[in-house]
Amino acid sequence: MTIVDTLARAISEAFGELGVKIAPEEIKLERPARLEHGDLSSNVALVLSKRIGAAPRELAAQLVAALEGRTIVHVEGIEIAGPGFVNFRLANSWLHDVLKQVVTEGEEGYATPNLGGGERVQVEFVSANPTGPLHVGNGWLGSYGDALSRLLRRCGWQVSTEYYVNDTGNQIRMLGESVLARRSGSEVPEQGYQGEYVTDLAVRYQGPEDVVTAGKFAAEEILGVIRTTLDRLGIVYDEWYSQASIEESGRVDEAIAMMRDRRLVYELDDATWLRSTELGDVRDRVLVKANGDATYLAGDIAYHRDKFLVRGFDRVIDVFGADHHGQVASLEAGVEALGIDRTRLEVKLGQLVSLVSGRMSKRSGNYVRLDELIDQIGPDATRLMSLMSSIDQASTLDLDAVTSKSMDNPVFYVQYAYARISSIGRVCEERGVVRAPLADAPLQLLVHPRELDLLRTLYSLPDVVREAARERAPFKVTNFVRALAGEFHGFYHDHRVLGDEVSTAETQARLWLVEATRIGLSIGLALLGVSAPESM
RNA sequence: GCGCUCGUAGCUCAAUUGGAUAGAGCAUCUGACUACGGAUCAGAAGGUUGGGGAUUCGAAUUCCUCCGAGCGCACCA
Repeated sequence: MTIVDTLARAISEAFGELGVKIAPEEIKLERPARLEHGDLSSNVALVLSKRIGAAPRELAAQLVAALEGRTIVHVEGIEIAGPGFVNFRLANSWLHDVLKQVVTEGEEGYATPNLGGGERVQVEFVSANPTGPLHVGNGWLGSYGDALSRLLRRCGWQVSTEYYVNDTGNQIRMLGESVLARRSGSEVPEQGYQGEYVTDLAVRYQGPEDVVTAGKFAAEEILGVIRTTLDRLGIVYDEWYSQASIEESGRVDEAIAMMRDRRLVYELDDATWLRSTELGDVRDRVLVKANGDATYLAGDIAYHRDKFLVRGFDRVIDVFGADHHGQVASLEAGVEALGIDRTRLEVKLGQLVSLVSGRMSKRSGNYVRLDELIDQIGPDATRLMSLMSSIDQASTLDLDAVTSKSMDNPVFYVQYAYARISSIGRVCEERGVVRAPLADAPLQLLVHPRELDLLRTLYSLPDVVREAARERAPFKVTNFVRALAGEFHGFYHDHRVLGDEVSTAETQARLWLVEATRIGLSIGLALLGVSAPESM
């Protein structure tokens, strides 16, 4: 039972004595922004005042009076503040218990809220067309999708990651045309791919003068490059799913037949249409063109049928760039047309990344390649940069600032904290200092603000993980890791763990504090897919 | 024109989902090492949350309305 549960129950019981019914689950206890407002705060009096029509402060006063009659573990003082907040001041022993919990549960056990309950969820992300190397924006969403998958796994979901390979259709033909044009030394078509990589591919292509063959060759080669890039970032997929395989297996026809059975398909002007207007889309969509080819949408619907009905995922999360948001309504309509509850499909739209430097202003086809960024700042920095803010926020990358000044990148700050911790461990070994069992550690010696701040932040980790998973917002873990690293640097600066000026008892208590911090950093960094180096 | 996503310090971003005096980093200025790793720490300065209305004990957050930005509105993928 956590301190929050204990308090919520006590408040609920106190209100019960006053003749007011409120369940412990309804009572919110939050950590106030300011320390002077206590360690935990509840707005229950404000919320209840609306319900029962009493003045908030009056209600709060009655609550406090009722609470003061009883003793609650760790609670040192209760105050009413502002419009009617009830603030609880807790004894340090509260935080010492947090330390115990962190080190007892460890990296595997601490902050593992079970939200998913074993539900099978698929996360699809990047899925960039194999017509060119990945750019920085792909890296952003790649880091996002990967970190989100790690988060969901930690929170009790059974996660499968997937890359949807668009290895068919016009784009591949155009790619083949571009390769053949380069090989014969003629002009690449207007709509073709102009990048230098096409020339390299043309040199290596030995096959016949056929756009499809050349296109497939090129796509496979490029996909290999894409895999290598993602690999450098530590992004690993469980599945690479071919669009061509969907079309070739007849699954598109099956999907259309299913929708037809549900009377949501009709013929008009030699084409086959989905009645998507009835399912929330702004217009009906073509599934099969007049020339007999299936549209991309038809393939996409068949693909999602495969996800839900063939492979049996309970939930699917698609991570798209915001430039694809035009597809969302029709895809959702398609999923519903298959009789699948549309709330099982979550589409996360990542706002696009733009560049502040002049690099984008160069001629078309000249974007910043993800490999280039990784070359310059390394995989860890690339990932952390990507995971610094919400994907709902359009972000701007200042490539010059990021690459020239390492201070502009917080990854070093965080990793340095971890390296310092590891360094303490090495010095312990040199000096023969051994950390005694937790039960013997005099944790009550941890009383300085720096020490308590560390523990407060560690206390928040389970909530951070829960929120980040629920909101699909891994950047919250980044914020946590930065805060924890910052507090560690402050602690490290002000207090020594080892040395003549600290007692052996203090050393023991602080060694455990350091270990708890290490666990917190380790959990956070692992969720982000950023390495935790023992030295730098 | 219609729709979606947004607009917070000079810059990059937060803000416990309606809570208390809107916070961090970078950049700027000032200060701190005979030390377990200074890739660190402390302080200063920086704001009419794009503008204006509405809702209530309370709004950056919800609702209108302007202004501005990005993206999307195919029998392309």
